[in-house]
Amino acid sequence: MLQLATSRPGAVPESGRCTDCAVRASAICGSLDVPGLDELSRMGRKVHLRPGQTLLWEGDESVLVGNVLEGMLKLSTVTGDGREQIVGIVFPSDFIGRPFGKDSHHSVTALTEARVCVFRRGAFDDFAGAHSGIEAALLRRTLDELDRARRWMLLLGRMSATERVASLLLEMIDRLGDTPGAPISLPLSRQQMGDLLGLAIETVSRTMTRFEREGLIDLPGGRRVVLRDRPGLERIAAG
Amino acid sequence: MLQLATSRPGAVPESGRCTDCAVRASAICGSLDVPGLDELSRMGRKVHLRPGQTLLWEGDESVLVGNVLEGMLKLSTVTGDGREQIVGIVFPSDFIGRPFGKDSHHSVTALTEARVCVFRRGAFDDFAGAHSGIEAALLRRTLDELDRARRWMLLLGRMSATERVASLLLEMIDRLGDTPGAPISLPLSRQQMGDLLGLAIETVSRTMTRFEREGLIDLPGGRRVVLRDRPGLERIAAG
DNA sequence: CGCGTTATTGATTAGTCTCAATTCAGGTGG
DNA sequence: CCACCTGAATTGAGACTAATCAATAACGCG
Repeated sequence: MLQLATSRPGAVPESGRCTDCAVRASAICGSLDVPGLDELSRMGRKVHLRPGQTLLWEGDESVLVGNVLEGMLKLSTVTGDGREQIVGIVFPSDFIGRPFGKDSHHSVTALTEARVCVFRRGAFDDFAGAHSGIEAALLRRTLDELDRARRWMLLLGRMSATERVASLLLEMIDRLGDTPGAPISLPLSRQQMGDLLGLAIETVSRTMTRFEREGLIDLPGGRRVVLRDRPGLERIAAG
Repeated sequence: MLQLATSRPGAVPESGRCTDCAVRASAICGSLDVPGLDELSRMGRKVHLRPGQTLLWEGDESVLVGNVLEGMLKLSTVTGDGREQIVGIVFPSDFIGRPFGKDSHHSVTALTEARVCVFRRGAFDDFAGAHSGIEAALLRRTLDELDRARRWMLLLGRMSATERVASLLLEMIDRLGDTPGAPISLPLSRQQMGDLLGLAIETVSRTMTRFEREGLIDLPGGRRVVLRDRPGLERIAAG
């Protein structure tokens, strides 16, 4: 339930310039011209995170925002007595942090090795105010995020354990799977899958092995999953 | 589970001008100067909804967006077999609809008598593109909505029925209660409370009467609730 | 190869849902 | 104004899902 590695990430001031950034085209920076990009470039720094490291803490003042360059991170909240809910997973080119707000409502923690391009929130807020393209891009991204969150609310509020696990598998396979039929490596432990689905770890495990027995998936071990019967999973996930 | 009244709302072209709109200061229109407001004014029309009437349907093409002028509406999604989840409640000055998107991911249905100022989505998108103040205001609003949705995900994924009902009561009392200690009238049926909390109607009902027995609230009948022991409810809601 | 962690499997329990029967409230028509 | 009617809310009994507790097995790493 608690984080494993909770040390503060080290700031690694890389020399990379925004103009040759891998996610430039798809991140919100894509809306900027070269001078704007240079200005932003001087404001940001790159941070490297190891799996389990937390970049932002729930309840802390919102000091940082940024873009994911590489890797995957989870956004999570915790109840008073320590039950955790993952409220989002972010991928390269996704935006993280809470601009225009006093404090951050969820923690941001690396699931894999990750690189993030971060800015001080205040400076970013000012920059965004002066470059309406950034605000426009961020608005579109936030609207998509909100749609995703609300879809997940249906899963959490109304779906059975079976339906939830099937939905997650499909989502992960779609977001991670390059080659159809090839095994994909889940970046999530069973515990994290539970925290995402609102289920106990044992329920996730049981459901996965049941799916394997029923020929829907293969579990060759080591967090790998092979999709065997997509229509079957889709039928289950549909409710 | 299904809507009662599902007829299309009538478009009531009121003569009211944006400049003396009740929600102008708090809605996203607040960011506009008088010429901008006039332009927007010509694009919009006012729609009146009765309780149960649906303005936008899940899955439909996103044709309308708008601002709530009066009343309360629910945003909801449904599983394949008809289980419903309410993913949001909107109040006066809140924005509804999905700008910059092909289709709407949830239905918008009036809970009370309501008045909404609506725009064709395409026209609004163009207008927003030309007036960055609108996009900025909408961004802030959407970020707040996203925070709210994620907080609700914790409730749906990790909280017990008791904790969920206590949380809802506190939220409703805070959002609706003018005079502390006075009874507030919930605009939600027990079924709708269930759809919001991811619970069966009977569970909501049982939990409410238990709270009454324990002296936390009074239920004078007719969807009215009186808060008797806020700290007690808060202790329960905290988890 | 052994240790610590993570995952699986099993037995039991608790919490919530479902089904069913009243009761209650609000609106209608006599 | 009151009796009736209808949908909503409450209450009860039982079934079932998923959580919890506990033990074992598999994995990853030094």
